Amino acid sequence: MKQILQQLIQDAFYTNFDKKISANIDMPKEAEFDYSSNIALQTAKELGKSPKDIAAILEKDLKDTHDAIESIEISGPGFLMFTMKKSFLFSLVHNNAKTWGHTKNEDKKIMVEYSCLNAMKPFHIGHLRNMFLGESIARILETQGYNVFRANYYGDIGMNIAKCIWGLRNINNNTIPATPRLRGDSMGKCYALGGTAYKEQENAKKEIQQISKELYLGDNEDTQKIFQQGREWSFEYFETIYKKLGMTFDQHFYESQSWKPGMEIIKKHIGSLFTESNGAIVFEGEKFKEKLHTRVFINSEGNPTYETKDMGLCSQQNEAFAFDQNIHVVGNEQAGYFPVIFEAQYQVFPQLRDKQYHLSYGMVKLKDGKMSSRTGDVLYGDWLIDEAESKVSEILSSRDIADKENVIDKVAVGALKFGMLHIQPKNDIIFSLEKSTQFEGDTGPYVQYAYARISSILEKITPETFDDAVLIQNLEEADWNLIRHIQYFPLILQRCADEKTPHYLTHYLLKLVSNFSSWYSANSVKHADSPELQAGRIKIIKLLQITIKNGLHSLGIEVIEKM
RNA sequence: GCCCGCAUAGCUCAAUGGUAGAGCAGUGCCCUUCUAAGGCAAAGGUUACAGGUUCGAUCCCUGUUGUGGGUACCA
Repeated sequence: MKQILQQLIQDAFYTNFDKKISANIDMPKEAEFDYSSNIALQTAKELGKSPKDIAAILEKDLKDTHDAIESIEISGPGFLMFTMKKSFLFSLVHNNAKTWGHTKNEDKKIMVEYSCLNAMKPFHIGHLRNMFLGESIARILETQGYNVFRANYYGDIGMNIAKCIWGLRNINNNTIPATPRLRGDSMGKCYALGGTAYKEQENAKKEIQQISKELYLGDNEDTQKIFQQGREWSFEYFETIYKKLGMTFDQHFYESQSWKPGMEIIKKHIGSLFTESNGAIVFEGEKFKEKLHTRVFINSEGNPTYETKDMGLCSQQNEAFAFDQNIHVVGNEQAGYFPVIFEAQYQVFPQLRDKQYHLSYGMVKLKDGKMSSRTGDVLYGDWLIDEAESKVSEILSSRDIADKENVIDKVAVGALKFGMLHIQPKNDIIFSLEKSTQFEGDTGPYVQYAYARISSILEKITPETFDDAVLIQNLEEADWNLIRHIQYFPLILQRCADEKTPHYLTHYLLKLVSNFSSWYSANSVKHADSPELQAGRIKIIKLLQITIKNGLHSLGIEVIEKM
């Protein structure tokens, strides 16, 4: 509907003012209208007319241009306010379940690179935010008709691995932990041990650098053995996390496989794009673009840095999926890093120019401040999942539900996802265990609960069949208010995709569900005044149910029929 | 030093240049009811500060303060 109104306004504007413009259609704050446009205010200065006059001219021209429009009014300083016909609003209930809210766009190919856990390193709560955000963005882009490719990129070679190997060699415990998770935890601890030693002990630092060198050369049998074993354990452990969080990837990429092609590319361009400085090979970003800086691609030991691995990666990724855009979901501490390496990549591969995108997000912080993965002062991701699960389990203990374990799992993971996606990516999350495990107010469980309530109603009532015209006649004002709010769902998804943030969706769903809860306490479906009213309400809450389901799906959250 | 974020109610967060809104917490109500994990009501604001642009600024620009991150061989 938004596109239709946009087109109508643009046409009317062209007819009257001989100018092509792009019109904005918004959701008005006043509930009595369905859509609004500020086009008259936008163009008033340019046209040298008062906004009200422009609005009046457009209003006259737009009248009766479309069946779905009931009336157009001019509000305030010159907003065009549209009210839609009830028949149009009600026709929404015939939407196809799976694609309701979706928009058909051109078949653009978008790669989303996220998760990017590092082998032999701890899995902390910041990774959770990364995975939730990446998966949600991928799903939101899919609703817009884009061809989405999910990529995962593992840090599985280099200093981080060396630190863990050092830790494994220096820890006083040779027993192998029994489960993938315990092995993951154990390696995380060893990494922290190595990280601390690297900073505090000069000889440990040298040993770790030596291990890193051996990893690239592949010339030390014992190092290779620990490396291969640790790598295997890590991936085995990560799989359990992905399964728990409900995500799969189209392809995994590895630093251990991208550094060699990266090195070849860099070496080919030494002297032109890359230069030697203090024994290292660097890219002098400031020479290519304003505000960039110099970064090391090959260190003085002759080993590749992350920069070089990323160079190899971009070529591998483009080969795997010739993307129009590649969204790298990475924390904002690397906001300075990406512009430099993107420029280096564009210099080498001009066809990639402007296709790389860093989707930056803030830290998940404790109240005490930043948590560092180097000192071991971390909150583990699966610890947080455990906490959420035990909290949910406690609340559900008095309820008699089938397949309780599964419900607890879905509610707990959903609560974490919703909680983190509720905050716009660029802002930090001040993490509080107390808040995140609460089940009142702005939370995922609140939305899931509304879904379950609707399911419960639908399960108990089989409505009689009537023509739409009859149903429309019998619905009450409160019912229309519900459906009015539902109609904005496609706009919200579109905006989330345009701005690459799911937080509009969480806010929308909360508002939608809160409207439903009010409506629910004041209006009964079961005890509706007439069979006609009941049948109409059933149609509306079915649409509402689909909206919640599709909305939560775009956040990576599953719905629950009974909870 | 330089670069990039952020600053909105007690707390956690929203607001595409168009009347600053939610949820927690605190206050007062509502369960023989389709799931009370719910609902209703009241209360809570000099949008860090100072300028500028605009008919109109939380939003755009400049400066100040506070705060977080980055700033060559980590990722």
